[in-house]
Amino acid sequence: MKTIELEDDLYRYIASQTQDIGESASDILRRLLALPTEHATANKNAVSVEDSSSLLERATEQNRVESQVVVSSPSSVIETNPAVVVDLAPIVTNLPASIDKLIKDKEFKNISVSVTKFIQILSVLYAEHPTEFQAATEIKGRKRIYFAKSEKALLSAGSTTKPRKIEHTPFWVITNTNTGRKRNMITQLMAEMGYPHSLIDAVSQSI
Amino acid sequence: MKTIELEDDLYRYIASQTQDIGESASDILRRLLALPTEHATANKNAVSVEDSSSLLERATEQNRVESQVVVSSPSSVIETNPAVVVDLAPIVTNLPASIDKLIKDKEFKNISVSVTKFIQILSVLYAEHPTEFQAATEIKGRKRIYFAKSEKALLSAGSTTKPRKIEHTPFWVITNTNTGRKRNMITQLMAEMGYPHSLIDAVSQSI
DNA sequence: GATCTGATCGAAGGGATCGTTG
DNA sequence: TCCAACGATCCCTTCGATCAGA
Repeated sequence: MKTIELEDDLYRYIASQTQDIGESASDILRRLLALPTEHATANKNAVSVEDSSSLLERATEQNRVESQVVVSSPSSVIETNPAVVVDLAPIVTNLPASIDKLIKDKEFKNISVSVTKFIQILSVLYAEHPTEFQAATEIKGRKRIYFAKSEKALLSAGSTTKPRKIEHTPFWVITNTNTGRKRNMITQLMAEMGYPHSLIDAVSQSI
Repeated sequence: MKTIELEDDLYRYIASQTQDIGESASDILRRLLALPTEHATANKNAVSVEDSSSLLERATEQNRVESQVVVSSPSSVIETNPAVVVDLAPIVTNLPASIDKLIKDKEFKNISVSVTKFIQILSVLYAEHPTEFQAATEIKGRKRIYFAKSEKALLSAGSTTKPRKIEHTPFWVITNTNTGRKRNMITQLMAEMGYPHSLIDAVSQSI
C-alpha cells in the first residue's frame, strides 16, 4: 500500500464517485481511470513481462491440488490452552478459507496495519495446509527464530521480537520486523510449503 | 490536504503518468480525470467559502438515496424500554430520521457539547440500520471495548470509561475520550456499516 | 462511583531506519 | 572494503485515562 496526498476538493470529488458502499480509494480510482482490476493486471504481467514460467506454474498448481492428501494434525492437543481465560468471547473473524480469496477480499485490502495482514495470511496458510505449514515453520533468521509454538521460545531467541499468536493456530510469530522482512518471511514460508511462484508473489505484495 | 491509500500497482501507474517534473499526485490525477484545476473549481464552489461541504453533502445525498436498500429491523422490540424510568421526562428530542438530515439540522449544529452530538449521531445511525449497527458495534480499542448492551460490560473493560446509554437503542458507549477519538469511533463504526466515505467524513466533522 | 466534559500527556504498538553480521 | 541479509532500536502514530477546568 502506498499513501498519497490529495488536495481537499479533489479528494471530495473522488469520494463522491463511490458506487458501492465500502469501496476503497483504489477501487474508485481504477474505475474512474478505466483501469483493469489488480488481478487482471497481475495475470497480464505474469504472462508478458516476467517469464515463461507462468505456464509451468499453472501446472505446478495442479500438482498441488492433487497432492492434497494432507492429514490434519492433532491440533486439538494444542488447542487446549485457548482463551477461556479471556472474558469477552473473541469475535471469530471469518477469514476466507484460501489465500487467494483472502488477498482479494475487500476487507483485507482495507486493513492498513501490515502486522494484521501478516497474521491473517499466516492464519489462512495454516488453515489450508497445516502439515506443510508446520514443516515450513523451521525457517529462521541469523539469530532469531521466526515461528514457534510458544511465546517464550521466540522471546528467548532475540531481543524484543514482539511475538504474536497466529489465530486459530498453535503457532506464534515474531513481529518486530519491517514490512520487507514480513514479505520475505511469507515468501520463504510459502515457498517451503510448495506454493507456486505467482501466488507467492501475489500474497507477498498484498501486505 | 487529504491522505488516501492506494494499492501499489495503482500507485505506480499514477506516478508513471507524470508529465512535468515535480508534479504532485493531485496534478496528475486532475489531468487523468480530466478535471479542472483547483482555481476553476474554487470559483465554482465559491458560493460557500466557509464550509465547502455543501457540495459534498449534495453529492452524498444522492449516493445514499440510491443505496437505501437496507431492511429496517424490528426496532420496536427495543423501543419497549423507553425512559419512563428517568426522572425528569427528557423531552424526546425528535431526531431526524437520517444522519445527513441530522448533521444539517440547526438544533444539532448549535449543540456545543460534543458528547451530546456523539450520542445523537449514534442514535440516528442505529435508527437507520439497526442490523448493521449491531454488527459494527464490534469495533474496539486496544484495551477498551467501545459499545456494549450493558453498562457493566464497558465498565469492566477499562477504568473510568464513563458509559452512556444511546437513547432509543439497546447499546451503551464509552464516553471518556477526547473529541478526536469520538470522531474516530464514528468513522470506524460508519465504515464498518458500509456508509460511503464522503458521508462518513461529513458526519465525523460535525462533532 | 457519582459533577461532567474532554484536552493533555503518558503508554503501547507499528514498522522504517540504521546498525550489525557474515 | 563492499555488499546483502538480518536484527532491533527508536521515532511516530494510536490509544487510554488522569485530571484540569467549568
